[in-house]
Amino acid sequence: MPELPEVETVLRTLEKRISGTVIEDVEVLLPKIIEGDPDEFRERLTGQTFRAFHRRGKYLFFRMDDLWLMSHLCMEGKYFLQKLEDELIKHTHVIFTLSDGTSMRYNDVRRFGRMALYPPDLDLETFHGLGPEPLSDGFSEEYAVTALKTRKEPVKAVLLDQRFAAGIGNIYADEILAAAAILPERRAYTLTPEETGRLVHSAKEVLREAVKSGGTTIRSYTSSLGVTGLFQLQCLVHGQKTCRRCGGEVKRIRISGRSTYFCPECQR
DNA sequence: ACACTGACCTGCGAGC
DNA sequence: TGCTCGCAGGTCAGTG
Repeated sequence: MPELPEVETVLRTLEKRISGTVIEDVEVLLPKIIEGDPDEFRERLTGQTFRAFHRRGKYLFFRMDDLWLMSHLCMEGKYFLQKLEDELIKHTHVIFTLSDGTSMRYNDVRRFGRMALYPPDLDLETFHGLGPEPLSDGFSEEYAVTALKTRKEPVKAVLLDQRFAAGIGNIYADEILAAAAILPERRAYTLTPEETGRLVHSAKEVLREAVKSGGTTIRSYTSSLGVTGLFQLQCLVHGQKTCRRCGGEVKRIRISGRSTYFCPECQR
């Protein structure tokens, strides 16, 4: 669920709320969330201060005194800032006790999320083979033309590939293709340079707008920290019955195992 | 080397 | 009413 705009929203909210606080204790209730030894995770984090906040693709990075704390929310990971005495919400898996007397709690219904520690010299640029940030200059028309040339898969599958661009997920892939008026099933290498240009331009536009709206909240999920995104209100096709642009019927198919919405009238 | 599939998980809603 | 089943989707290991 959380894609680039949602992760960005979580990051900015956490930065405002916990920057400068010290981790006084860590409780790991579900060890599988932690990569590596949970006891070591706890020991190394205790006493560390939240110094800086970064996002790379869908990964959150917290810069501590002498290490990085990485957190990936996967599908439904959320952070709640609660009072120490607040009752534990179901599916709370990691609890950080903070120096300001609150606790930051990681909650994840489907238990897909991950956390890990990295040394301070970790290179976020090359982390995990991630591609360029779609909102950065590195994600250019020139880059995309070269990258798409060799890809035989449907263009939507390439958009979902984090090595092509970091942070695009299922919802925004559909929205970007709708905005660019390109069919999701089109084989990537068949896109003309003009179409690729539209794709890059639309990706930036859609993601920028989504970040501005605080991301997307779909179905009954409320996002973390009481922040509710509004982007779903302006989706062109994803989750829609009719195309927001032409009013025609939105089609739903499956690409790389994912539900894919598109408008056969607007997209070619 | 690349592309695709299933597993990981739980909750929810549709259908019977 | 209560059961089963399919679906939601980010990532990664495994397969072809």
